[in-house]
Amino acid sequence: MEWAFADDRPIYAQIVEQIEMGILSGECPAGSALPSVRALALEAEVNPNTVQRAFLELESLGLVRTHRTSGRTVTEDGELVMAVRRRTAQGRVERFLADMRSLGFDAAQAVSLLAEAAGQQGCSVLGSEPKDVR
Amino acid sequence: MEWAFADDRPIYAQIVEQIEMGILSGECPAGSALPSVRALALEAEVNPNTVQRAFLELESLGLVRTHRTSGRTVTEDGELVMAVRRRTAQGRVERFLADMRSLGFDAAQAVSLLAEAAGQQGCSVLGSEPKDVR
Amino acid sequence: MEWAFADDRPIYAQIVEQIEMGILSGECPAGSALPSVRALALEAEVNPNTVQRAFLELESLGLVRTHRTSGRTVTEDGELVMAVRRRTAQGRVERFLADMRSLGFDAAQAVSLLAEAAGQQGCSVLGSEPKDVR
Amino acid sequence: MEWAFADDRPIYAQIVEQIEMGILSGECPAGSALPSVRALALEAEVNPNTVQRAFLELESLGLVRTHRTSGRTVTEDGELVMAVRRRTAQGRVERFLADMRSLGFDAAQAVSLLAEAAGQQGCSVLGSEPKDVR
DNA sequence: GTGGTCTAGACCACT
DNA sequence: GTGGTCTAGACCACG
Repeated sequence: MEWAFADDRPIYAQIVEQIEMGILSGECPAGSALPSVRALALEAEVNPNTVQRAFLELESLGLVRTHRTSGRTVTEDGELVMAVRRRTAQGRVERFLADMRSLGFDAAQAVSLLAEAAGQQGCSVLGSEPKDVR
Repeated sequence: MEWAFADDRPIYAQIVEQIEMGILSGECPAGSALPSVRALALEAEVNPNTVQRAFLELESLGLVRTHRTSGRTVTEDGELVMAVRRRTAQGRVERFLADMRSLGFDAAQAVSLLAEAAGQQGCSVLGSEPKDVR
Repeated sequence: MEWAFADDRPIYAQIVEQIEMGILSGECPAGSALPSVRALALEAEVNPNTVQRAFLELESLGLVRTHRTSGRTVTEDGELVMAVRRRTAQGRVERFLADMRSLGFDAAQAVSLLAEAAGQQGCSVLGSEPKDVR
Repeated sequence: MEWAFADDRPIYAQIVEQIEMGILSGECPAGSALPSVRALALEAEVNPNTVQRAFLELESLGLVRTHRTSGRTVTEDGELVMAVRRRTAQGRVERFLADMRSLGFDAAQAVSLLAEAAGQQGCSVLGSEPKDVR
């Protein structure tokens, strides 16, 4: 991972998201070990307290487990990981549709624009008049 | 408009977005009048300064024009409005693709999920294993 | 004259300036008649009170005289007009030099840039490093 | 810097200009730290909110970067700084020429007057009849 | 300690 | 009536 905090969101939140995405995408498989607070703090050049806070949040999400003596691991509950992944994806799809609708693109146009950007077919409707679908 | 600020973002930012979307979607046509600072503050039940700040931002975006004594209007530069709309839509498409990629869905899967949610064809890939496309 | 108030300065001030410039540049020669308040208000599509205020200011500058029965005229004091013109020009020159100095251009560079823009010789120093001449 | 607000322009605008000129002239080099809101407010004897507003504007110009918890710095984008400097200088040159033209001085006379004030050659045309070059 | 947000309320200029 | 500016002071998140 590259730890870049260009965002203006809190650093701890960016760490949470990057680790969460690593887990949900399968990059950090269930049960795999996570770096220690101090190691991660050194690597990302942030205050250990900040890393600590990130891990606390990941634990409260259930994605990370703390073992008293042997550091932290990704949860072994593959079900949970997949459930979170599904829910997150669903949320993002819905947010995208809502965003595009508020710009005056209906669902079909949103799909079309996305397909186009994804390098598939799709005729551009970017320049079309808003449909005001609200 | 209904002024609900459920979000945890700053109130002024939510006002900016709601008005901006109104303009970009064509609900507030070019040249149309906008409510006065005081009127909007009453309606949304916030401090006039908060509304003022929102308008300040809209003006710096070029979407709103301020007339010294006769209130504010939507810009009459339809070109600009369409350009902002295009750019905003483009940005949201790209953010969506990036978001889905970080969840382990490639572009084709993202399109598929979107199409499904949009109530069209598409077989669900929500439960599939992450492809880890990074 | 074309009465355009694109500026965000007060309208009365813009009227003052446009008439003042007309007088100083010789477009409105000494002693020549000025339009009536009502005529000017109609022409410029502004409130007569606004025009009135502009004329009051011009009178306090001494550039305009009011005749009880025959409207207003440009002052016949050619000396005064030339003095104001000289003073105004001097002020603008000094402001320009100060402005350029605060941007890190010394007087010679300012002259060079101006000559260049005026379509004469002059090698561009626009891209040069600031001299920090303060 | 000495914080004097003799001008009748808004205080926040004067703060913006003074800092902007500091950046454009090279006095505040790229990446250098800027005073905190509270410190500057104390020094300039204005309300912190006024300073905040000035910084807000400088940020929207791209000249200043805000770090969530560690204050503000001048942008490190030297390109941008030089571009703004160039554009600002160009604008001031053009405004000066327009100003002088509206006083009845053509471009050559404007150059001449400037050169004279800059302490170089140039025979005064200040007393000459307006050329009315419009 | 840093910046960010919001409120309450005053005063001003303009038309 | 409109918008604009400024102050005073409170509260929050972050590190």
